[in-house]
Amino acid sequence: MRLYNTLKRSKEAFTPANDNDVNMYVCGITAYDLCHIGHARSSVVFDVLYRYLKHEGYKVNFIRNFTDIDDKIIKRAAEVGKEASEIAEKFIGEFYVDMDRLNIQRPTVEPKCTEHIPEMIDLTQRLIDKGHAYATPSGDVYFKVRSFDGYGKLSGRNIDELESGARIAPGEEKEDPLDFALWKAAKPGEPFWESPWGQGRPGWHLECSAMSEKYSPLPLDIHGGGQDLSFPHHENEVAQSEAATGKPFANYWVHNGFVQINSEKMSKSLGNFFTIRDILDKFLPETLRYFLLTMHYRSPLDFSFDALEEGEKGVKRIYSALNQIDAELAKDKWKKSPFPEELTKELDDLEKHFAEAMADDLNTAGALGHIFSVIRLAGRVAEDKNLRKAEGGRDLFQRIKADMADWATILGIFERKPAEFLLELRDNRAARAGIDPAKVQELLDARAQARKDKDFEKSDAIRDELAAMQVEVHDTPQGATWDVL
RNA sequence: GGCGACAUAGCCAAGUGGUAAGGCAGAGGUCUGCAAAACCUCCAUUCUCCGGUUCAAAUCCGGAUGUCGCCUCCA
Repeated sequence: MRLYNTLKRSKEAFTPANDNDVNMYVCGITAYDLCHIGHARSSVVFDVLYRYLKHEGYKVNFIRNFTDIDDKIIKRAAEVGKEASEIAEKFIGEFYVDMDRLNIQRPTVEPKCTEHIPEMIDLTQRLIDKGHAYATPSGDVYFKVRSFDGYGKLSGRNIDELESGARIAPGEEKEDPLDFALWKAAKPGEPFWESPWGQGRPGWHLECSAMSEKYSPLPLDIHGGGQDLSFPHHENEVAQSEAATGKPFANYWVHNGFVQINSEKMSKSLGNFFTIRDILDKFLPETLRYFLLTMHYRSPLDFSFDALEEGEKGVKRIYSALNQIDAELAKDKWKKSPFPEELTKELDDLEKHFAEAMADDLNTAGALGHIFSVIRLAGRVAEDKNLRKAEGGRDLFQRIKADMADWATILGIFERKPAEFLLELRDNRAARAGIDPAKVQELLDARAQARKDKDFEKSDAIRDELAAMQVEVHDTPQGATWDVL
């Protein structure tokens, strides 16, 4: 496959350092609050990359950490009068609830920062020994940025230009404003661990370097995270790891684009902020996951409930088609009539296009487009009396069903039984529209009686009443069903 | 101020040198007691603007305009 590598600023053929083994590290959450839709995007993107690599036959060692000690966690703990560890544990639990609903697969390893303090102390000591770091009298340890030649290569920054903007905050004992903390001395009342430099805790950037090194040989094949992490977080990781080991840290850097609200960055300070829960209170998780995949992972993605509703229509359309294919395949008589070769050829091409889209820097938006084309192909066959009854038609339906099942394992959507999902989606939309399903059923029963009596005036009146409730009625040979308008 | 990304139909959105995927909305049709849903078909001579390179540009280069991000915790 080809992957866009932030380090090179271009797409490159992806080749793991060691045959079929892929070592992938993605920066996880800092556990101090509920996850928002930006976390959802990042999680879904790297989940699809993980699934895709496995699908392509790679053996993937996927590492995603938890930052469970940090300024923000300490602050939150102080606010609510709890231990930092309690806060971290609580939000790690909440994180899993959200991730499971979004059908995010568990990584191979999920290391926690607080369980790797010895490794972090060791890495810090090695950096001091090599002259890349220094301890201050008050017990902080800083990385000496100017001691590392490659600083700035990932984010494309020039060290001297950075200098002008950097400042030493009052009370800091840095030799250079650019230097960043590897180890922070504990302030009174803060959680701490013993170290050669006194009681303290690791700096944020250090965690990822230490845990990468522990769970993967270096260089990592892929290191991922949100775009905003590229500087300074990832730049600092590169500096720490490469200065300590003398080896390249990661071969491919993958950064996902941001979720925006009205073309502006979503952030707590702007107040334009949605948690995953806010959205899943109203929409099905699969709707959100589908929506997140309709745009290329590197593009900024504008979130709105209107856009999400449009995505919902897409999911519905695909599941409806899958449902129809199931219905066709439920038949047991098939004719040996001729079947046009072009249609089979069309599916050949579409299968190829899907594979190419995914291989081209994980182009899920393009891949989804090809799925719609496959769906339309199925629709064309189902529409034609001769084609849908032919053995060739059956074979095509079966192949499409198998393709969709295969693709579903990569995308993590369309894995449900169509009929079941469609009902669930209807009820979800009904709940959103404030429709009472019991009341609908009551009216539907009354209408069925009226139709049986050939009292079409009455049955139409009931249908109008339902329409006023935003309920649409579908008459089928098996009776009436309903959906939300 | 420094670094970077983006600009494609009414809207959303793929497409990085070979003559514009897909979705939503819209129009027509099949079906139906009438409908609706579903399904089928149609829907950008053109890719923000101006120059340039090339047999060939939405794609490459230069410039303009606009939008956004990073440089401070942030997915």
